[in-house]
Amino acid sequence: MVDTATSSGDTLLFLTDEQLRQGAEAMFFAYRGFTADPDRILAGLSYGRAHHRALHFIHTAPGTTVNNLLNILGVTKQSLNRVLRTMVEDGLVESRVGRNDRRERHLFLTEAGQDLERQLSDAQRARMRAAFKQAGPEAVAGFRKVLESMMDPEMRRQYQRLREGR
Amino acid sequence: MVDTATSSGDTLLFLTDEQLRQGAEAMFFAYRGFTADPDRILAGLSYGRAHHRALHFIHTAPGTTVNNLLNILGVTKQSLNRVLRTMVEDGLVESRVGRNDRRERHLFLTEAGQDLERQLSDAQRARMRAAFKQAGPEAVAGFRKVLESMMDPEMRRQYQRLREGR
DNA sequence: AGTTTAAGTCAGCCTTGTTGACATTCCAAG
DNA sequence: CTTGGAATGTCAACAAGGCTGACTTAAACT
Repeated sequence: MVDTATSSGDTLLFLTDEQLRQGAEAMFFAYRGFTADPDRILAGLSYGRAHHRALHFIHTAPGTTVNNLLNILGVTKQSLNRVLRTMVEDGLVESRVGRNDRRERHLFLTEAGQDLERQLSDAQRARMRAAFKQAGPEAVAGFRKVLESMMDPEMRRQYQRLREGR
Repeated sequence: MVDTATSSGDTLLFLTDEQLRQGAEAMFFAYRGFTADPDRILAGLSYGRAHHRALHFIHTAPGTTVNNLLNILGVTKQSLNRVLRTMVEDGLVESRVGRNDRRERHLFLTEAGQDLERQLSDAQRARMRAAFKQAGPEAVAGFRKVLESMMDPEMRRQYQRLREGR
């Protein structure tokens, strides 16, 4: 009833509420698959998805500051700190005082931290690789295009900054 | 070093670890965008994302049983029950004893429940529609294809069952 | 010297995930 | 017909990980 496209539409057919609803459901189920493998690994250790996220982005941008990480992850200081503290205590993450600005702490993965990070992202990548392979290069391009369009402008900025940094 | 594709590869170039990592990050940021709008609405009320998920699938499959919903959502009984109970108390969801099997409860949205569901999914769909529009029909097809490939077989089954049911 | 900024901490709250015990109901085998 | 097991749903209690707000410490800036 609120359909954007008429049933006989052509180029607009994919924008019906029903199509959009299916897109949302696909997103929901796929995200569960996306996190399933790392979650399984983490369940054994006493870590959760929050630890994985932190590990991932410290790995991606070694030396990043706490504040920077807060912005990327979109959580509060307290929330991140809890997670970060346990990982520093467990010797997965190292926190070095900034050279220029000694108020800042720069974050790095230790050997052990890199090992865990690799273990987690290998699992995640394996699934991703299988999905990409099965869907084909053109589908992957479309996938990326839609995901980027779905981000908030803020996030898109950060996503692109991360991509450029490599 | 563990790259699947050589740097000079062609059809496989999109499967480098770096590309896969970017895919994972895109997924992370996009999912945040995907849930941002409903989350904003729910923050005002005393509901969370879990309520949204329940509303969505009860709307999709009215009369579904608690057990069925458990399978779809992939959470434990108690987790769902808490959410469900508050919504029944608040008059958003109706829970009717099964006619054939009186152990089962069949779930329906009340008027108020439908209103909230619509409000939430309208917000979500608006973003989705914009993203789909911007990315174009072919990108959307690819998006769906990749997401489907990313699901666990179990989930894919459920996803497809939901699609067929309409 | 006074203000601002980065980081960390504490207390306390909420949502949402978990497990385990329990009540009700159904069904099938004795 | 009864009884014992399986299925369904409810509840209590706990843990993880979000959140806010107040506060400290240290360093930098003006």
